[in-house]
Amino acid sequence: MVVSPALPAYDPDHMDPPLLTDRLLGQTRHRSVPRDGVIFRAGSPARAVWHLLSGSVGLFRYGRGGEAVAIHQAQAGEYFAEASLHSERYHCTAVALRPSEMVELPAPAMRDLLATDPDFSREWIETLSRQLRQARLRVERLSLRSAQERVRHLLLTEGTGPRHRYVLPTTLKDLAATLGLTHEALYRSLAEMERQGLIRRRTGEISLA
Amino acid sequence: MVVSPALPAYDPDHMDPPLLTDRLLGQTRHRSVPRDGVIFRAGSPARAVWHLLSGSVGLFRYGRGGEAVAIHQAQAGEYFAEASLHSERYHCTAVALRPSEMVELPAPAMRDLLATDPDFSREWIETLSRQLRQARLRVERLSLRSAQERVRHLLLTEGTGPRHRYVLPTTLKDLAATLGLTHEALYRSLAEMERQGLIRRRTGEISLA
DNA sequence: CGTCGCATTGATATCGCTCAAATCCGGTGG
DNA sequence: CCACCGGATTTGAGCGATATCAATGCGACG
Repeated sequence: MVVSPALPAYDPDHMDPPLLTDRLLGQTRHRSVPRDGVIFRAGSPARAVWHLLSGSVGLFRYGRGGEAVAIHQAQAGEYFAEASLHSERYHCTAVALRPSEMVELPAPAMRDLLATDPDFSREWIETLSRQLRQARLRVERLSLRSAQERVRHLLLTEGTGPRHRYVLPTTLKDLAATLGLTHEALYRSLAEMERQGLIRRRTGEISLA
Repeated sequence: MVVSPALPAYDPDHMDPPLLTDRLLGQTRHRSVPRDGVIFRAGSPARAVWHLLSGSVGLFRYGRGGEAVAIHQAQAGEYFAEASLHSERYHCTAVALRPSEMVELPAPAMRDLLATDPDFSREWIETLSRQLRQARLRVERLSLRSAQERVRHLLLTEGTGPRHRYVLPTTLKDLAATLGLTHEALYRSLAEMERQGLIRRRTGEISLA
């Protein structure tokens, strides 16, 4: 497999704090997952919460026609499948969009710690709150009618620095899925916005002009 | 104002538990808000979390053109503005969509209780998890491309009983906003689905046929 | 009884989806 | 080193679903 990479620098604005996993030492399991590797499937027993160290993981549900619907894309530093603590089974399928490193946090151990460790509870509450805020932002973004407005919203809410620079986690194609657009529509919107001088693009990043 | 109505029956599947407010006795404030009454505005200091007893509250953010974007619609029994605990200011504006009764839970008191009362922490974690799950469902719903699929998704995920009966919280117009549709598109989709025998409608409710 | 907002339906415009094809780019194997 | 391959990226053409604009009915409420 892959050798364990250095942890990304801790950035409190966009990452979950590392404290949580420290308290679970000895009960966690480290996993390296190759691109397109399945971490868990919808319907299987919910055993663990996950902490993504590097790479990128997509969470999908599937419609009647079997078409994938992207409901979340976890980035380095984030937790995913938090609902495992209060659910019997996973409600979605997790797939590594790139080679990824992650820590498996067994649900029983997590529940124990939540019941006994106030610091741990506080951290978990903050993590859930942060995720909730992000989910609500995504709801807001998807409620916008035009593709260009969604791109603009993405930059304004997720971009960093004065130019609201947004670094692509993976590919534009994946980004299109999280924006509720086809990749063609996204390509065209970006091209048009660049033509109009609204945004600036470099390989792997987008920012307001 | 309005006389305090009877509390709705506690339904653990769709409501937040009443325990939380019990522990805050003496620090809460009851408020009756008329239709279109503003509970708080985006940008004002985040003083409290709210527990909605009856009625319906819409949470909005506003685009450049001043157009409202519905990001959430709180129902009786739910909490809203949970992020107040970890934020300086409200990120959205709350408006009563109907005459509503609610309890104001001051943020400092909430933080105290979270730091000292494990039961309270556990309840709050479950509340946040539930909200997060719902928000993710809404993301999934908004990612669906067709209006009919969104309606179907709504019934499947929010409907109750064998027929997935969904009781309209307020109006179809409000529902259209939460589905990311114009009200005309929703009307037409419902009419078409009923014509095709996919759904059944009565005043104030929709269900699968 | 008048008014206001919701519900509904019609006509038209438009944006994004679909299908299609060409190019680019990194990786792989000969 | 180069040919090949697969996936991402990009652009084109046409269509269809939804937005938009408009008009009407209807019920609640003052």
